[in-house]
Amino acid sequence: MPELAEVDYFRKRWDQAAAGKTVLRVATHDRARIFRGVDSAALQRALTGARLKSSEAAAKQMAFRFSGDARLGIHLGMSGELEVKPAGYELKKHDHLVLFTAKQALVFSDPRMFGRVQFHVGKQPPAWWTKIAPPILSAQFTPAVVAPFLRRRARAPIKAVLLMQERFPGIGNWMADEILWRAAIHPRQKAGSLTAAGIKRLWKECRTVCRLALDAIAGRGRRLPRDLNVNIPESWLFRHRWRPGGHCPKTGKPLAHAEIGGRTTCWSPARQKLK
DNA sequence: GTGCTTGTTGGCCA
DNA sequence: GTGGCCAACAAGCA
Repeated sequence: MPELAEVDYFRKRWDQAAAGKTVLRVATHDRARIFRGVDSAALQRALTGARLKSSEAAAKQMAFRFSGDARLGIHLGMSGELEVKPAGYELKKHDHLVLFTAKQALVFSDPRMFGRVQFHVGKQPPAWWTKIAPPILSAQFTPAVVAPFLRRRARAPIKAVLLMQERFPGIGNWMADEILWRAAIHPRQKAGSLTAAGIKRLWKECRTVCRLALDAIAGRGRRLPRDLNVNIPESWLFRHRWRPGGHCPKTGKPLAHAEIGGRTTCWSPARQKLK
């Protein structure tokens, strides 16, 4: 499920419940797939008694910083979630890591197990954090950076290119469709065939969709919406893309679906023409 | 039973 | 070496 804004929403859930609190106990099912490359016994030792100091999200990754220079990284994969439960919580089948404070249980669950836990102790942030590309909403994301990337991926459909995290960190399937729809670019358009004006529109809508999605889904400042997606307006493609017989909220014409770049893609043929 | 699913990775091939 | 495609991973849901 989670892309950029959903990831930040889940991060805030844990952060609001437990920032400044101390972890009294760590529980895990310790599945190798989720903890690949991580010494989970060391993780449990380091986090037990540690205080949650702060957290941050970047792309589809989040990091929770604890006292003792410990960093817990979580990637939610396709079906991961972070929840907050009462302290008496008992681990369920798909739970992978639960941190207990005095009053709460911070639960990471992921039934499909595409998610991942990372862990690092040290003053400097680890490679799994520092190698994440600069945010789309940062000053480093410019048309001048997008253009050569599209040229290098010239023969790939633009939809597939938008999903490449090395240049479009945090963009996932629905955000890619939302961006292309707003920019009026057909998802099958070859990345190398975009005009300078098309690249500019794409760049701008990347930023707009990231900003609007973060506001609507994760909320501004410390505020957290009561649930995912409750604040996403009907004017977005998002609201219509999975509806049977869905219509484009801009043109009122029927939406189209196909597999493009290996992913189910939704677009508005009346608005997004192949050029 | 069938055919999906908001993600990532590694292998194959041009 | 680079770019593009695709299967695999695993489980729930309609």
